[in-house]
Amino acid sequence: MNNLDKLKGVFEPELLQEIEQFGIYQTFKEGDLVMDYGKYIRMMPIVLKGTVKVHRLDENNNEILLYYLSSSESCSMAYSCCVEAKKSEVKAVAEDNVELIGIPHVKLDEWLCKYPSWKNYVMRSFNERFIELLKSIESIAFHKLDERLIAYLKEKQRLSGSSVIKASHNTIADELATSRVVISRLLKQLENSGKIILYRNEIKLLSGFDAPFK
Amino acid sequence: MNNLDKLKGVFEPELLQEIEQFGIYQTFKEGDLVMDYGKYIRMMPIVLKGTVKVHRLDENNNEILLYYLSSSESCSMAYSCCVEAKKSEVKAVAEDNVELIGIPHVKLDEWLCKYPSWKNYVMRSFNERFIELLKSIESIAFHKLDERLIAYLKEKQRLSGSSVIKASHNTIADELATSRVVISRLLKQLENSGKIILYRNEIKLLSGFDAPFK
DNA sequence: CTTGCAGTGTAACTTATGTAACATTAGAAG
DNA sequence: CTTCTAATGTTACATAAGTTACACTGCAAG
Repeated sequence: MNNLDKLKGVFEPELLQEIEQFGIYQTFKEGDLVMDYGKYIRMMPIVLKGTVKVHRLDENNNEILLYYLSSSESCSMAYSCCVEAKKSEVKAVAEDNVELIGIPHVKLDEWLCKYPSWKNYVMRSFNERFIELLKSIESIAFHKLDERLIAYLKEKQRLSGSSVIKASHNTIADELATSRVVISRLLKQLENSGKIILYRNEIKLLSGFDAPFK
Repeated sequence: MNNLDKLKGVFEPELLQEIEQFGIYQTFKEGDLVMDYGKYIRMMPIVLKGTVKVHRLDENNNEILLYYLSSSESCSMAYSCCVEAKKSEVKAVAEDNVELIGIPHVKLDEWLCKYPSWKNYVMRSFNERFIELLKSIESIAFHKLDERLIAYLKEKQRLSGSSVIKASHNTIADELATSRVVISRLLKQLENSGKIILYRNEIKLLSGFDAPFK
């Protein structure tokens, strides 16, 4: 369980020990379902390794990406669900090989008073998730699809650490809540303007990708 | 301070007493600024009377409505800002005459361990705000403007308890992040289909307003 | 090899929404 | 009353995005 070391800077030693003792270590493979709609949440996940995609579906199963969780981040929506014994409003899927540690809901409360570092972590998580949701709203409400697509590619680049993004046009379309044809069209425009190169299931971001839009 | 009675069912008596003792009672008139961008938040507001509109602006000062806070509700984003000493990411404006009680940030922490009802209230608030933000995202991402406009009018109706909505087309356009002409167009369509009647600064929802769309 | 399919390219068209420009009207202020 | 301004109505047009349809291609399974 050496990935717990990543939390060393975040929590005090006694709390780390409790996390190791009571936390439930889990691994997921790419595509595995980490949380699903309508399920009761019994523990709050802290991601140790890999990336978890958190998204939302509407009535017609159209999805939209909310945000990604990466190392040492956690989903506060799960937290408030736990405490309130509510069903999940979001769906979470492993983007790659994911390791996480699940904190049982009985401990969430207990630690809140016992460990200041835990309370701070929880509050920071709440704040980060709020900001991510606000960014998401801002993006959808104020930005055109071409800008959103560029932001999406940059985020993928940041998370994977690679300039080669592995994704089909279809997947991207789903995550941005639009259709495949539209994404293909916009990607082709980006390729024609020399910012990316398209391959099958892969998009290579070129050096000029960070250049100002338009 | 008799509006505190509204919180009787929510908090235990000892906590109510502390709220009365340490809370800072404030009133706002229609249009008054309750929270602003970039300001440090020093207390968490609990709305006692009236409605507070919480919204967000982009770089170009285009606003978009996030949600409304009404009686006994509170803005959890303020909470996490307080605890983390972060600047506000949202703007809040009084919709009408508003009374609220501000809980100083030193008490937020203290009560979390001391009063279970406080912890539950805070967690419930977090959850409610998350759900509101998710609804907002869903609305913008998956629904056309006509549906969003109808939902907006219904929400206004629910909050005010009246079928006569007082708002200019311009205001509505701002809150839905679109332009006045578009709103006028859609409202006129609704009027032509017999669902509403338009007056100056007023919109009257008719009985058939709840009928299925289209 | 050949078969099949997911992934992609692309054209043609529809529709929702944004934008600019201008006329009209209601009500407030003087 | 007149004057001014915000609010509204309306037209005409531009553009982003959604939709349908179909062709083509790389690749994996048999």
